[in-house]
Amino acid sequence: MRRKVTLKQIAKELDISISTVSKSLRDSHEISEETRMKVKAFAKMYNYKPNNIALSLKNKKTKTIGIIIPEIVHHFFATVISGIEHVANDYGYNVIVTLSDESFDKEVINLEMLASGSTDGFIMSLSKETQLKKDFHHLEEVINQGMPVVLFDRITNDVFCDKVIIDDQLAAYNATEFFIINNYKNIALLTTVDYVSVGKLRTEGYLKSLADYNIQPNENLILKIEDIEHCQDQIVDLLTNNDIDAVFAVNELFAVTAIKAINKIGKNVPNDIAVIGFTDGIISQFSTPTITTVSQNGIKMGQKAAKMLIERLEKEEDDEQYTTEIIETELIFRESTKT
Amino acid sequence: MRRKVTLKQIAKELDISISTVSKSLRDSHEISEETRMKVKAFAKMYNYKPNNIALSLKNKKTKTIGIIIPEIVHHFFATVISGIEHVANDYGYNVIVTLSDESFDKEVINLEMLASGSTDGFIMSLSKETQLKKDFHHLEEVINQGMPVVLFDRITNDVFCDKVIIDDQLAAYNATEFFIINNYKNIALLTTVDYVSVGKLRTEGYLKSLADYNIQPNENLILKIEDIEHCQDQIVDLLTNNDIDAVFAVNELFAVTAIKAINKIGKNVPNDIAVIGFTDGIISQFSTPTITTVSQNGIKMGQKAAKMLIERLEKEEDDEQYTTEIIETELIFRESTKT
DNA sequence: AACCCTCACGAAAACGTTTTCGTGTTGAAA
DNA sequence: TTTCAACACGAAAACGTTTTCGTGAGGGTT
Repeated sequence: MRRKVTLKQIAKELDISISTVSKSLRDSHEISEETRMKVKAFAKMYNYKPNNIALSLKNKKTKTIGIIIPEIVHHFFATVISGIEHVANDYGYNVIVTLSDESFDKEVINLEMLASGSTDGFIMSLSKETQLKKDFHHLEEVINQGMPVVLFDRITNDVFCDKVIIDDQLAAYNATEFFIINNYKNIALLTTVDYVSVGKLRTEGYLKSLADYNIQPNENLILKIEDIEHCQDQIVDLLTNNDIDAVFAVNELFAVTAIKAINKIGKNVPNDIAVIGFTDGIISQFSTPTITTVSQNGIKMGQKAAKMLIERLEKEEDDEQYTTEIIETELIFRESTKT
Repeated sequence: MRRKVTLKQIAKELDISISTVSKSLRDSHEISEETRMKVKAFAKMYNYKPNNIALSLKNKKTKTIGIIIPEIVHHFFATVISGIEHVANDYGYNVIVTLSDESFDKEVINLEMLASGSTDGFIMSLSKETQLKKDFHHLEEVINQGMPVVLFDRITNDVFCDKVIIDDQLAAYNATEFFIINNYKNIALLTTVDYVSVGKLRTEGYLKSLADYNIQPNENLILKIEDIEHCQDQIVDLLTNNDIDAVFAVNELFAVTAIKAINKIGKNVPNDIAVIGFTDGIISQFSTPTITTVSQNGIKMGQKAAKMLIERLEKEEDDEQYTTEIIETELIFRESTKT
């Protein structure tokens, strides 16, 4: 077993000082050509690589970004991570990923853990519990300590920092409007409980669209789903008790479940009932029929978030000008709607 | 902005030495009750947390696990990460994730990057390119430097280290056998090109099963897919040119694409043609019909891999006894097969 | 011969910890 | 009064870097 070689060992071996070794490897003009070459050859032979930890301690920079998300087994979050990781990599940063599992406490613990020197900044999406509690002290704490934070998707307006989101309300508005324009009459909404920020916004977009077209919203057509595991029966109820010809779902799980429910009651998508989902994930692409959906573009969100964070990290004067970046969405038409 | 407080600052503020502060916080009996309490109160007030980087440098342990996988936008890998992260968290470890994008070079770069002090060990799944090149010097290098590596799923027998896999061959054997026992006659195989280790093993399992039941394998029923984007036409060809009544696919994308192809040629799943996939992911669960599949259990793989790695990290005497853990699989019956 | 400059290198501090090894003070035992 | 242990604390090294500052040798200029 050949342990990693350090400057000290090289210095000893070559009978010169540590400083000389360090300078040689960094091509300092202070060192003679001869010594420099000798050191470099030796370093290459022993495959010397500077120790990141030591560098971090010295530079007070870890070149590492902390990601805290509710869960990773979720296509959208996976795409965001992918976006972040690639940008980070381009700029020489690593990413360290922790999961809150939708728990406030885990979010706090992970944040504090990473804030103790492990990362230079954070990219996060809030847990449901955090959004419910509206307690953001942990965020303010790290921001106060000078660590930049970028929030994405599940954000809050109570914290001042950079954010990257999609215009959830507008996207929902457009999807609903598509139904209205194409003469659908009874548009159901499958949404989440209100404390999930994005769910609420999408609900608002749906309502706003109806209002703009002078359509009276029907309470009975709106289903707020809490338990995603057992929602199919609820959806079946909704469909049988109402004369619905279109369904807008605020995520793809709701959308695909709606399609299954529609099939179950013997109706056809898109001929009897059209469906639009949210989040352009695997399910929408491979469901039968494939699902028309609002593309959420996680990759782009991740890339943008990473760029914003790194930009803030690399300029020293910290201006307090925080920006909220809005990623454009678009309707991707597939088989679950007619045109 | 209140920067993070250090031992030195506390020491200065209280006009005592750094050692005394450190010892007080670690409840050393060397320090008087009075001083100890004073220091602790002060530390709590200023929310002191020891700097991880400094600790890492001192202890030569980062309490961090490096994960290198081909991609993250892939349900199976996401579940593995989830499994790893949770176990790691329980043991006080963090995980740092990098993606090879199926590229040998990126795999090497990321590995070397993280090996320079950032992590204590690695959990990885090899990139396609690495499996094709059969070049594992980068792995041997880090193992030689005393950093444990655990390979999962896409492994190689050319490197000596801990591994965790499923019995790909047996799983494929069982799936194929299910078809044979239930009197299916013409069982097609949708597989990958041979250099992908798991694809090859699954192909072997299929062949072995046929052989054991004295069925002559038919070359025409085996489709080795290279380009997943444009494979649907190939599958349609396969289905139209042969009298197939069952399809075994080595991953869920192939499986769902096969179902679409079957629908396209006007046949029904499972009545005309039954389908079994591999990897129990989102697609299999939400496809219409839902897909009978070999559960790959990424969570469990991740958990096991993390446990193996941490176990090796926490005992100092490094025995050279490497083990290969086999995670059991099972057929999960859904709508794409009849029973 | 005296001076100065350049060259090539080394010593040491700094980053934030932990830990080993002193060391000065106190009180009690001899 | 002397001796010694216990007590409470501090100095310093160590982890592996980078960087600032010094310094001795050599050569050139007056």
